[in-house]
Amino acid sequence: MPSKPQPPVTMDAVYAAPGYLFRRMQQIAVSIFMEECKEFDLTPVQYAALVAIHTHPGIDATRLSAVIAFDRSTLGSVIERLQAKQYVERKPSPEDKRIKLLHLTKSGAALLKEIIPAVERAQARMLEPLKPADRKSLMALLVQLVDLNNEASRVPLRAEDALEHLGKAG
Amino acid sequence: MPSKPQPPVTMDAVYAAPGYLFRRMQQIAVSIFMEECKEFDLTPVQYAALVAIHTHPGIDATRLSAVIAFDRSTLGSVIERLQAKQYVERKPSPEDKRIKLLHLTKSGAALLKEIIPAVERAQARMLEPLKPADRKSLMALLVQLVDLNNEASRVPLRAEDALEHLGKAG
DNA sequence: TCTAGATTGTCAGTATACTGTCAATCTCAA
DNA sequence: TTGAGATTGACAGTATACTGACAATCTAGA
Repeated sequence: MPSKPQPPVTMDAVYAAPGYLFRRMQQIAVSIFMEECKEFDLTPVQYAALVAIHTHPGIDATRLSAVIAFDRSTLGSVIERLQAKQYVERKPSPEDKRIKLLHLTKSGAALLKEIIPAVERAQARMLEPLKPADRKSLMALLVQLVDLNNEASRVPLRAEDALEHLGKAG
Repeated sequence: MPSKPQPPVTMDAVYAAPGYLFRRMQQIAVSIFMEECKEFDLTPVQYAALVAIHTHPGIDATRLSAVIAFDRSTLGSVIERLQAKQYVERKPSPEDKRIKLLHLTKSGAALLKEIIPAVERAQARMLEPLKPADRKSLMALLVQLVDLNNEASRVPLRAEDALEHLGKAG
């Protein structure tokens, strides 16, 4: 067991790297979400999209991508799948022929209501191993970090902007 | 501004959900990594794989997946790409015809040395917006949470086990 | 020894993610 | 009004991720 200063490249350095930990935690989070929600056949991304469409009926795909900070290209196929499952409808906009407006179907709205307890169980389980005070600290730090790093991601969150163009905020 | 208790489904609930924050942070982390390392044409996953192969020369793909906690199926294509870039070699094991042993090439080892400063810049940038004390708190909580949730992921980290079978820890 | 069960690498299928490109469409300024 | 530039949705290409299946191979027990 050599005890001299670590050579420049070690697994310990990887295990302690923020990027590695964020990746691991994301994988764990998805795994827990899928487990709790397996009876609903809905992914975390699809859930977020459903909530956003529910909150902003008539939103278009580009603005939806800004509201949930997901890539626009990716979102296209997400919406397709939600459409295939009959949770979402797309109607051409009468005002702008490029745009397709998104609405929840009855079935989509019903699903959203039903799935909430499972989603909340999943979110709770992700933090469960920590002490309650630590959960709060972690979430506070993470909210801060994600917010301050917003511009570093390709698709920054633009919730406000997106809302304004829908005529809901002003 | 309504101040009554939030209706059951809101974007605010999504924005504050651990799963959503972990996803956003992971996307930001990848984005920063790719930006700092763009001259090397290496992804975060490929980097972790290179480090693990460097640390455990002669490891096979299944054990590699345990050492970095990545899915075995996914790892196959990651290794293929590293092989195509001439950073990694695969040789059949003389003892077990199912197994292919992994080694860094000279070019792979050289790349690993060169890329370290960029990787460290990336890791630092991810946490930069936080105060130094907060960075430490966040990392400490995250290390804890990932460790305690280890079994919740499909591919739990099994660094020790994997090492033993390579005859490096006995 | 012979076979049931485990392991390894691979593959097919699905679902994010991101980059870059494109045609259709819209906007706005000259 | 017309044309440059922006926007929208779609697509191709690459790279994780995970599930489930499979043949080849290895291991152990009967």
